Amino acid sequence: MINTDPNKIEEILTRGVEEVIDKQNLEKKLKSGKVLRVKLGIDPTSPNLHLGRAIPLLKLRDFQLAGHKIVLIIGDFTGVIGDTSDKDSERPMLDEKTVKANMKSYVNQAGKVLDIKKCEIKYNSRWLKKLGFGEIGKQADNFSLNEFISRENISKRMDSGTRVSLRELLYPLMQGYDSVAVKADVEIGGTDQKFNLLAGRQLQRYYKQEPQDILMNPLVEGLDGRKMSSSWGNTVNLLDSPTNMFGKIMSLKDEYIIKYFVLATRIGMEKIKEYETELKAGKNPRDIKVLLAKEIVKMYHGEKEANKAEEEFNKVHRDKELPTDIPVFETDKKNYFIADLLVDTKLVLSKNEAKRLVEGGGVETILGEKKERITDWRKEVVLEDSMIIKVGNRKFVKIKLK
RNA sequence: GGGCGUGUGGCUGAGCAGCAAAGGCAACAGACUGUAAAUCUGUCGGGGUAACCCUUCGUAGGUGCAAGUCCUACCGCGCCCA
Repeated sequence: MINTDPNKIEEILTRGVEEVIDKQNLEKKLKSGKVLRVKLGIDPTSPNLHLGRAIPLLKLRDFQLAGHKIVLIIGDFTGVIGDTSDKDSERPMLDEKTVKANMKSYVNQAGKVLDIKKCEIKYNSRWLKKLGFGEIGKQADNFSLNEFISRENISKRMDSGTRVSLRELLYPLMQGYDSVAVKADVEIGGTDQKFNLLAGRQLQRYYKQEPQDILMNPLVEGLDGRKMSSSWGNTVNLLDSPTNMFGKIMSLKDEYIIKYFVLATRIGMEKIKEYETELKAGKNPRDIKVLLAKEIVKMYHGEKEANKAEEEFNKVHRDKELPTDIPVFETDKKNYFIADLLVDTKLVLSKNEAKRLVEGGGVETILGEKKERITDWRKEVVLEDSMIIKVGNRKFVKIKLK
């Protein structure tokens, strides 16, 4: 039942893994054939899962496929407190309703990666709510303020004079106690979680449990090269439409292609090595990136959608043809000032924006084979049925005359 | 509780009493291409054909022809002292 194949174990321990504490011990546990309890804490702040958050999920899947028990801790209580470790600023406190709604959607999305039915799902309010000041005080005694404030992201904030709330101090305690409550053998998390993950070990020792081993995955860069994070808006979301997802991945910087293959897919490592060699040998990165985009779309939307997304992308961006689905704008007005038209069709938000775009050469009308670039923002266009208005490379509207 | 600071457009960060407000990031458009990559260029509060008008610099008042810029109060945040 438990897979103890050394190669499999090696992959679990190394693929997309930045650091393992304590690696030898974990390796031993994996080889023992014992069912391990592998914990992942889920932060319910954002209802949208992105590729960065899918990385630990994939790692969990590796464990799950090897026969281990996955324990998902839903931070309904911690979410209300707010984690501080991957943020440069304070987290907002969430109200309970939001947490519940977010979690439902989370489990749904996580189900695309994990076999949820086989997972243990626990809400940490169950045990955290009951802790009193006495107990918390004792727990807190395991940590020093010095440790806490010497964390890079905290000290940075302190140096720059940004507020650090006392409640943030409590967070590692809570996450750590989660590990105690579920008797975790292993915990997965991003490198930014190191402090919290280690807190788990410390508290487990305090409660006379064997400390969990820790497996940390690197953080992945988002579309703009900064760390992928919902608050930056540079994410590829699991719920993105296939076309959108495909396009977003195509807009990734070339240098992240291999990293994404390793972290966000489960394409075999040998294959990825091949791609890497090809890239180094001067193969067009675009072609490899297409494979990446297709693979990722396939994981979340299935193969058929992945193929469709590729076709669509090629059509619109390579061959500069029209996309398949174009939003329709119905009107009975035949003569339209271009600026008004752009605003009314919601292609732009204001007339000033329309003006800028037209002057910048970003607006085109297409009627069959006839394309006309509009350069005067005061121009009055004569609309015809199924005329297409194109703004930039990606925005289209089809006119329907009533 | 006291003292001293600080609060600017999506973010960051300049700002002298006469600015729709420097710079950077992000975003958008154009050229190029291998793509929504890279690079280069341009734009980046709203309205008007235009002259021009309106809205914005934590909140509320005040001084002054004129206020992001000075004064007062309040709120948030920081530092120091208690």
